[in-house]
Amino acid sequence: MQATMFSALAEPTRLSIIDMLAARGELSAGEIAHAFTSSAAAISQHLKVLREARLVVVKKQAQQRRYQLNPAQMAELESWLHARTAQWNGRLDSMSDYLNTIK
Amino acid sequence: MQATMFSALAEPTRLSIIDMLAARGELSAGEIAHAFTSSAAAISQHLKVLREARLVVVKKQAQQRRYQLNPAQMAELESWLHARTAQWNGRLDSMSDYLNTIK
DNA sequence: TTTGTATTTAAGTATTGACTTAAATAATCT
DNA sequence: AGATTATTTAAGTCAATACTTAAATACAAA
Repeated sequence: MQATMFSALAEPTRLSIIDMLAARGELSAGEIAHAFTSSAAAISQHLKVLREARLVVVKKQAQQRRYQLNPAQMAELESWLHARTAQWNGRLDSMSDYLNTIK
Repeated sequence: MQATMFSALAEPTRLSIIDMLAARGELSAGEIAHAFTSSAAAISQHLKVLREARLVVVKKQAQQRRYQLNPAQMAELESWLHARTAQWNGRLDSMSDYLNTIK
């Protein structure tokens, strides 16, 4: 489940698309494609991966598909990470508690 | 740079290894390998990927290689994510400011 | 209702990635 | 030194993924 999100972000073009959407808010598939040298079809395929990972959402507007970040999914990722670092830091804390105790 | 981290986390076995290290703190390559059905060589290759992404660090202890999370790199990832969500939320805030203003 | 514009889907190819077994390296113990 | 244990590296194979061009779909406008 998270692995899908991570693999969506693992590809540099897709990571840049996320950056663009975070910075600029809402962009059409065409506007996104212009930022890259590869074909519009390739970008469309990347957008599909991001959509399936629920990292972005689309709405139709005339012929355009306008993409936005899905902040809920970004938050999901953040909390996954946060849980791991908290667990880790918790362990370090009990380690230093232990060291303080035996000292 | 981040893409390397994300692709390290994109593989389910590697993601599980990160989970194990977050939960249990420090494990040898062998202890990690026992948790999976694939060969020790395969796990070693996964550990190499995690090492190269700086998500884990190793120390030698007799014949063993003992692995730990690298909290600095986990934190790096967290702050990358946080920056994007903050940027996004900032945009939403100025949007609602704007809507409040014209109302 | 045909033409244009935006985007996606299909099909094929080439690269990358994950696995296997076998061999190599590292450190310890007898 | 030689044997044992722990781990990594090498080489090869198979599947997954990222790209291309061409065709299809969606909608708007003439």
